[in-house]
Amino acid sequence: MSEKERWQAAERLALVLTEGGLQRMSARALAVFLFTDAETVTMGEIADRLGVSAGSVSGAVKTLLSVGLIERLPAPGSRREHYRLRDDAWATLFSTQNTVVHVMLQAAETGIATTTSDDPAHARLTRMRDFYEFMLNEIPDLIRRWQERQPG
Amino acid sequence: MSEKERWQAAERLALVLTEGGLQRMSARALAVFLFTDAETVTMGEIADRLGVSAGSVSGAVKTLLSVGLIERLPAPGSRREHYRLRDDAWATLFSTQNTVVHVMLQAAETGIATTTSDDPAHARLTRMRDFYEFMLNEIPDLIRRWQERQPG
DNA sequence: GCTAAAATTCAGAAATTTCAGAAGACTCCT
DNA sequence: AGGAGTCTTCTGAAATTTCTGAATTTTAGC
Repeated sequence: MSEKERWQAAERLALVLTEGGLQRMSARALAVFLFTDAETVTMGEIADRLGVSAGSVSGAVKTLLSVGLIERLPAPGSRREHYRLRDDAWATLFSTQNTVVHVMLQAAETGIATTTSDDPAHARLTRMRDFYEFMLNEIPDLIRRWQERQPG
Repeated sequence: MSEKERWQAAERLALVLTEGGLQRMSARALAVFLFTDAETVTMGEIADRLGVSAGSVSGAVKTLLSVGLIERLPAPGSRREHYRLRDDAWATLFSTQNTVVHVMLQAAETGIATTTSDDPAHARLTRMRDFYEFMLNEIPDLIRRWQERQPG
């Protein structure tokens, strides 16, 4: 019964992750990595757990690997590849979500270049640039403070 | 010519905002609010600028109002409603994007409740919870520091 | 090398999202 | 009150996204 609750919680998390920008299948796969009671998982296990095709899992795992949320383990002589959640997954996820900050900053600067100082848009864009500039400076510091606090 | 560049920049920003979670039409409307050379805009002006229907603009403006990115101005005896970007729009946008943090924290706590301490998932979920707990504490402080730095 | 299991790729189907248009409601002015 | 103009809501259609299933490639063991 607790087993059922566990996977319900996993699916709920997947929904949140989806709203946070991840693709649906990637989000569900990530939830499996988080909630599984094994140390590592294989693609086949993910497919079974989610009841989806091998093709879908392949794409999802590829994405999760590319953004650094999971890692492929040195294969211990097995035919299947084993994967697991990376220890720094959440800091990574948080950072990549804030890639948006960087692009927003650039967008503001581009806009500023197309306006003159007597244009109301100039003031608005400057205000926007200042905000994201501030955040871009502060966020790495925030993550560093988190990592320092960690035991490892 | 610079006028053309201005709106190209606006449309590019709209794409970024879309990836950041805003609906497409809301994002494009927000870009108009940011890049217009007028102090305020009306729904009709947005529709003209974007070449979209009044219905679409209505929905977009409603959304932007509800999340606090724009504000309706006290109508100065005009038939049309006037709107403008709020001064604290970016801090607001940043904060609401981090509503995700709060939900992630809750998801982690729910998951922890479904596992026992000898389960690998327990350790993973605890790590996740600690991270988002940390962020939830730090982010308001971050925004406060920004606001203090502002002249107004 | 050969075989079988696993992983990848891709085209098409399915589902979701998004938008325009029309009809109705509301507001301001006369 | 009447009327013109503006805003809102709703529904069907279009476009985009997402997933599957099958064919292909890769890998490990024999």
